[in-house]
Amino acid sequence: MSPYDPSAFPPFGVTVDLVVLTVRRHALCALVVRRGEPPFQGRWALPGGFVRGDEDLAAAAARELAEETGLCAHDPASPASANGAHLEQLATYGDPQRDPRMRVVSVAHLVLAPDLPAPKAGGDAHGARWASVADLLGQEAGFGREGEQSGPLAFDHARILADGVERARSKIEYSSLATAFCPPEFTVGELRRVYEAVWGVALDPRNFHRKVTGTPGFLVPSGGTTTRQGGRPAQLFRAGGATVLNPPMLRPEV
Amino acid sequence: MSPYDPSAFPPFGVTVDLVVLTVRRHALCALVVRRGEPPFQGRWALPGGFVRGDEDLAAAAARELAEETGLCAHDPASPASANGAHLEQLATYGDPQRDPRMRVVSVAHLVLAPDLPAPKAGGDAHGARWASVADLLGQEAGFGREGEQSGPLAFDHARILADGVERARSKIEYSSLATAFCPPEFTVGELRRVYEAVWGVALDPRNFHRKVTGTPGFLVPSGGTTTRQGGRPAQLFRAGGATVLNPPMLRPEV
DNA sequence: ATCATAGTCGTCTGCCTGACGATAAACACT
DNA sequence: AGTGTTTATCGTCAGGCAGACGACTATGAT
Repeated sequence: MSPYDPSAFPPFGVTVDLVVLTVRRHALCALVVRRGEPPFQGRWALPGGFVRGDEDLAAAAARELAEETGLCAHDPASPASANGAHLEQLATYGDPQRDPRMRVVSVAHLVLAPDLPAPKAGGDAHGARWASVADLLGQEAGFGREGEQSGPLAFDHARILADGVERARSKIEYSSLATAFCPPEFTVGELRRVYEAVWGVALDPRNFHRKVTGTPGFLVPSGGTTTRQGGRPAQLFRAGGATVLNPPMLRPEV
Repeated sequence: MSPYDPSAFPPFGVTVDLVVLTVRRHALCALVVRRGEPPFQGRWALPGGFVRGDEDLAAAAARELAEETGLCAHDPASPASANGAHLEQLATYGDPQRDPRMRVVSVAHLVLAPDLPAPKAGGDAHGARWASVADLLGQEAGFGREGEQSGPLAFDHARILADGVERARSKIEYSSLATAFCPPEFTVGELRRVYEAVWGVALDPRNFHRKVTGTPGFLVPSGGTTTRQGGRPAQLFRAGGATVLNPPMLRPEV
């Protein structure tokens, strides 16, 4: 047989799964949906679905994202759109046993979004919510926490989520991606709280302020001020044009 | 219809493609094979092939690598093996038009290998060779170069190769991965020439020596010395246990 | 008025890097 | 044997940046 004859090889199902991250109440949260059908019925899972026959992978991810959250994805490669969350491909998972129904290869995507109103349970998701990443990944356990435990995530989604979180953690070090977690206008303090939530550490406000305001192109002042955090009014900024941070923001050890 | 009913969605072919990089004669080179069949017959392409029905993606990549080069892949996640080249997943390419025959999603993998003897044209590859990445990507053009031009790479492989090269360039900054391009024992000068070839820059030998020998866990002396580069004998080292470089090796601008 | 909270500006010290001088140990010539 | 070439290795010095932390500012709460 010819190794390049496509018909000689078994067909695969191809899906996209989404790791949608946001920062709410000082905690890194991920979007999860409750599965309405077997397998893993009743368990929480990452949103996702099958790629259509005429659809690019990024397009499928953007479509699923819109169906689940109403967010308009903002693929850095394609022209920017209005309500843009950051979307990028994460990794692909293809263990032969990962879906008991058939051979499915899933192309996971990572989405970073600002804090959103409660997710609308649109499409096929029987329920959707933001869940703390720490709870989902079982660090620190979750016994008795707010009554929303339903066992671990379905399929290999815990692994996918962990990979997505790790990608986000490392990427905000050397890029300006942390602004994707913020609304269009934000203060230095709000941006710092994003870093603190994603990394799970405390940062020195003075050194952080010096770093981000001193990096050319990272932040541009938008003129206004706000006092929504209490305390002295803070200057409002917008994300600047810079995408890479050089030198990077240093993540404290441990 | 139920969005999670697999049978309602079209089947895809799933392949793995390999970006196999090495450093030969001070140049970054990639492994390419000549296609023996349409489409793109006679053109150069990245090695790769279809994933089998019971095979994990990484296993498929390792199998293709062994078939093309005899190299035993060394997946960092799985237990190390003897003649280990570094293998990691790169990205997945699924444009509906990328293969004219049918819908094919390709999971590209990146392999970093030491300089090898001429590749054996095993398997279905009608011819395999190392080609300079600069030639393949058409930077600096390639007119009249050694008579081996056959137009651009097949499919979207130029894009995949470019992504793989970019991944390698950035990853040797903050990891000890550059040692994957070296034989088991190597000198500081040889390691420096790897960085110079991958980045396409000249580095100061004194500062480089200070940096790599001063980073704990990066290099461990193996006792011997060698003079295979001419000049004063150089100390031989092995790769140490460290995998991340903190602080990173700084790549000079432009 | 006082306190708590949050933001912003400075200072100081230590580490790391880039630039480069100087020395060491081999080989190739003459 | 001497001289030049090549590569490796050790030192020195100045500038930049990050961590630690003091000081001051501007708001709301009590």
